[in-house]
Amino acid sequence: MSEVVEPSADPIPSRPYHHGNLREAMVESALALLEANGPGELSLRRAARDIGVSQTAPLYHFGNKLGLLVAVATEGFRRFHSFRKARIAEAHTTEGRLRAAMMAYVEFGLAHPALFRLMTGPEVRSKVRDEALEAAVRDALGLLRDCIAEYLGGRGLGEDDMHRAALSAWATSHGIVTILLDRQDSPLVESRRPPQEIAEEIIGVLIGGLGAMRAA
Amino acid sequence: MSEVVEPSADPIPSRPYHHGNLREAMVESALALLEANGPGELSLRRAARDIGVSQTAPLYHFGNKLGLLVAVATEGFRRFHSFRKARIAEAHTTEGRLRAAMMAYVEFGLAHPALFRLMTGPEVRSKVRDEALEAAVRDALGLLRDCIAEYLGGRGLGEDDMHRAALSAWATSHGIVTILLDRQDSPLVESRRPPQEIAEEIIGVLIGGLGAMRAA
DNA sequence: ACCTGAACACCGTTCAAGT
DNA sequence: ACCTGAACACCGTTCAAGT
Repeated sequence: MSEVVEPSADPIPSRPYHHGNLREAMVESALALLEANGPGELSLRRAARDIGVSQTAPLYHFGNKLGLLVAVATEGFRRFHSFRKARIAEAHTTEGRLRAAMMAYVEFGLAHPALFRLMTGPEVRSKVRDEALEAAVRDALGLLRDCIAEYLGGRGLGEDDMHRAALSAWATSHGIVTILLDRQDSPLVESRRPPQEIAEEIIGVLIGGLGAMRAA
Repeated sequence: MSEVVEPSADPIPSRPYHHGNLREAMVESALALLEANGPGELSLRRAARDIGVSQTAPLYHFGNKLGLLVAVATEGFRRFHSFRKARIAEAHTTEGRLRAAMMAYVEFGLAHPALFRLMTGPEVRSKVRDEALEAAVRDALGLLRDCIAEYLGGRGLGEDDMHRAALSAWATSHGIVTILLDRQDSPLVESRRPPQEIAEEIIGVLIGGLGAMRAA
């Protein structure tokens, strides 16, 4: 009807046939959906609709829904990596840096629940192996490994002990966030206390355990 | 057509109008779907189809899909409770019982991934408060609390310390299972080692941390 | 190379109707 | 009280067709 106005140099082209950078736009759109509502609100069709593109356009770029989820999770790990790096840089002792690395994990999860669950949940990483995603994960996890190595360094501990320690630290932080996020807390957590405080305490127990390793 | 054969005492009534105990049958059906395929394969329609009932029949009993999930999760926690109880009973020292309580959590998760994720994931417990479900959770978690209390008992530790310790133990076991399940292990876990062994080690680190609390 | 539109098989849920 | 059947609005994905 009134769609006749289509000069060659449209300042704000309302809907050109080719989007240009649909891939990145979709990741942004998906990220926005995750932040706004929970996951489950994230659908290919919805994300496509929100950026004014056809329902099937994304399939060209991502193949299927899982492809989009992989891209979103990868972006998530990159953001987390930056965040964790910054947090670690603020600390001034080896123990402080280890605590910062662990707390960054907790805080990122609490701040971005849906994205965090997508990143660490079974929907993505247990279903596909994507090189860019794995690299992003390695980077983010590497920061923790470094902090552990620094904390336990020069005590004559072998590679195996480092592994064990890093995995313990990761499992601990992962356990804390997911429990706090899923409100599985009901019986055990006194919920009027701030979650960060609870997390700090649990991390304290773990550090105690690492200290015991140190001495052994 | 050939459905004229309907005497009063039908030995195997192929499809009577009223199922009788549709509620329990649906929970069974859902449980079977979770064990067979992952979650995501679990749909109201599918579970209903599998027991030869109309697609909308379950809604009368569960209200909506979440209602079914709640029922399934509750049953899951009851089974886990029995399993954990039995595992604890096999141990003969206070530390052994604590380890058993934690390992039971890990082993249950590894044995029933989809059910475990339903029980502990965000789909159910963060969306609804059901009394039967909460009671089942309390029972299962109570076993861990008892083991912790026994392990740290008589050392002059207060309620707060017990809380902290129980939460630490829970977070640790929860972190281990989810990491093992989601194969987030890639960079950190040497995957040729049996997961139980890895879990035992991490639990060892935690126990070390609890030991430090004990002394403090 | 990139995107649209119609179509298919699946959902969860509602609602009137059957037993 | 318990269950069916048709209908609605949503999915993901395929496939032929458009630019």
